[in-house]
Amino acid sequence: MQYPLSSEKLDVAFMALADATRRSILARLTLGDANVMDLAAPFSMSQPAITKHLNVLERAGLISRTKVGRLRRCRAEREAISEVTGWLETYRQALTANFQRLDLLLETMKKQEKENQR
Amino acid sequence: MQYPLSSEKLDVAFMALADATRRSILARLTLGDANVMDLAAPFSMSQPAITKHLNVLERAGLISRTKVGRLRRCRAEREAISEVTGWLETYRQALTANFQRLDLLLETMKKQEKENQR
DNA sequence: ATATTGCATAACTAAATGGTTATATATTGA
DNA sequence: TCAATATATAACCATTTAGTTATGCAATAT
Repeated sequence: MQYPLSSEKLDVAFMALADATRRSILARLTLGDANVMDLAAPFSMSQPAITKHLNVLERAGLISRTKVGRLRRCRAEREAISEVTGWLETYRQALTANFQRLDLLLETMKKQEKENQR
Repeated sequence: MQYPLSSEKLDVAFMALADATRRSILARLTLGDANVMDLAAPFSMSQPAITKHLNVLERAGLISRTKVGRLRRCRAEREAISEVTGWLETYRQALTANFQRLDLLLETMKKQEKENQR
């Protein structure tokens, strides 16, 4: 997990994830490798369109492709997906920590108020 | 955590995250609420540009805004960020599970090979 | 009462995105 | 050898994005 993820990498990764077709392709690939035609089959979309989506996913590092004869085998890149997840996770944790601090603060304030009322 | 996150929600959430300025704003907000001018300060960008970014973040549900006098207080939405993180996490887990199965398969195949050599 | 501050909105622009069809290329099958 | 298959590339188009400047408007300060 070579942190930190560069800003440019995050740009392209999140952009790649911001499309339902690409997320669906990625979901399919979590089940196992597939070639382009396999991936295109579920969609009512031209083959070049799918190739474009695969280009986007590959540029984002979320998938890799290797030529096997006239096929091109696509594979989800576990490590890249873990990295993006990790990045988001740190944000979630920061917010949660902040939220808990705030909770604590409110608690303290309430107690203080009671003190003052006595 | 009201799963599942709709496809449209994921579209706008990931799109919102696919921009360094917006991620930076979000990072700032993990430290605590801020108004628009505070958020705009670090950037060499016009105020309307920041307002647009905030609109994108709000449409994605990643922040909320409330009017306080002539200020507008912005807050990171912990729950929404958790949801997106959770969504990605399921992918990561699916891939990891698959990866481990593959590992096991390779192991089995190696053993089988040795059997056959005897 | 008037000026200033903190925003939002409108109108515009350049570039990027997501799709199309037509075509090229390499590999495999008959 | 020739046809079919799997995929990529090119050229094009409509829409969206990310920025700009100019302006409007409500809340606060003087």
